[in-house]
Amino acid sequence: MKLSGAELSPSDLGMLRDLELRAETVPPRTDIIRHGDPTSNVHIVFEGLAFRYKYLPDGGRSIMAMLVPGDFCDLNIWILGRMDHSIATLSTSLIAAVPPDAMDRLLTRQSIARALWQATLVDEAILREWLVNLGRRRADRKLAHLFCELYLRLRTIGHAHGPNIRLPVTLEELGDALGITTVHTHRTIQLLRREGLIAQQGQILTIPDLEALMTFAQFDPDYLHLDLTRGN
Amino acid sequence: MKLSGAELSPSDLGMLRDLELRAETVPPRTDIIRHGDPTSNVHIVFEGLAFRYKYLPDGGRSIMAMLVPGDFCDLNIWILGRMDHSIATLSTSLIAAVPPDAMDRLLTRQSIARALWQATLVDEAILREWLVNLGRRRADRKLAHLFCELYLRLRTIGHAHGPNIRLPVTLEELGDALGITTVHTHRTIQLLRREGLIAQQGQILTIPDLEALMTFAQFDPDYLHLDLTRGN
DNA sequence: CGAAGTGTTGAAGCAAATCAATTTTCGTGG
DNA sequence: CCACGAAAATTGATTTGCTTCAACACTTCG
Repeated sequence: MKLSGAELSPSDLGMLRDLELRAETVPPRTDIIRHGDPTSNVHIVFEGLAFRYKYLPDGGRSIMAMLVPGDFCDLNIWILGRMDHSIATLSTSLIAAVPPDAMDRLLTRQSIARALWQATLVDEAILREWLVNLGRRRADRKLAHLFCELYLRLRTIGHAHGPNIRLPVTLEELGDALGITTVHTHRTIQLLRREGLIAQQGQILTIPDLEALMTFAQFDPDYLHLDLTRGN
Repeated sequence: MKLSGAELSPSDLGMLRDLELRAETVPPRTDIIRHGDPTSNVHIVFEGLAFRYKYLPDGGRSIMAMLVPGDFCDLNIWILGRMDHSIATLSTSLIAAVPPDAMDRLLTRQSIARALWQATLVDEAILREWLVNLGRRRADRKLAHLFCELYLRLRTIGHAHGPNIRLPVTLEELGDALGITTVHTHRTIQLLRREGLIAQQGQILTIPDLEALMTFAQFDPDYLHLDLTRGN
């Protein structure tokens, strides 16, 4: 499997594969790790979708990242000592837990250490683009931009089926990721549908013309650093 | 000097101090590195303020981070191979440039590698909080939140003078960091002044009652991970 | 089969954008 | 050191994207 777009040698991969033994199935909408948790295992998403989030004092929720298979959840906790946000699953997921001492062993390999750091920096690049998205785009572009990103990230790991991806998210979750209300998220989705930029059937999102959606959203895939991912 | 809140041994610090020889003075409002630049030197802010930013196709600008003395500018470029955003100075700054081979040498020390990774993760934590700020708070809280963060970060490195910090920013820059217009930024600052939450004289920002401003902004310093910084 | 969560729609209100004009400050060269 | 032009700050009037509130339909699942 791919690991956050890292370039690893076969022996590195072997070392990682051994960890897979510890993977467990986690139900949808379940916390993997919570804000305030002290140092513990580091988690990796093997299958399914997850998201980073934080609650505000007023009860609002902010979703700050989407995690796809191959992503590390919480290198933060291992390096910084505690979580400053929570992570939960969207769909039923297969989550691996790497104990701290195993992390220490992994990190002695400079190639792995560098790969993980690289993954961290890609996460950061995505976060910066989300910041642009929230701060400088209207709701319709925001939503289109998010859809472009998720489509490309999922396609890169082989989870797109032609123009379709499975996106098991509610309007509330989309809204919390875009900083808009559920009601407005709904109206905005309708708008994109009417424009023919997207189509939906249940959890399946269809992007009939990716170029068109990307243009509409001012989407430039540069920030995803997909070229770092081998073989796609 | 402190390095992004990292814990380093005296010999590590000695290794870093040698790099200071390459530091140069950069005028205000000058790019240190630009979006699209390929791998080159890694820069560190020794003195002055800088910020990360990106231009949008429509000409708008998004400011995605503030850099204070001790911060690394662009580990991105070294690890990811190219910049996905630009960095410019706000005030006259002393900027060190570390050549790629020097970086390689530094990174062979696991303590330094870890410190830099830690710095990257703190950057990311700040970025996440900015995302919350942009997505889920009204303009007055956004601005108050930004002021709280800058005050604490500057105080931590000894750049606060009692309740005062020097903030050489224009309304346009503040607005671009908060995702609001210059006009509205101005009105919001006036509001905070009227409420007695802040005061200003030229570039000096005064926060007479930090607790009050933090409460107003729903500010929780947790995300800054200031406890990682030794000696303050 | 009923309850809870999610999706859907309408109407009214508000925060922030937009547009426009004027004043103040600042940097630079004469 | 003052004069000048440009950048930044300031204020008002108007518009709009999004929120808020409210009600109802649909789906899903124990």
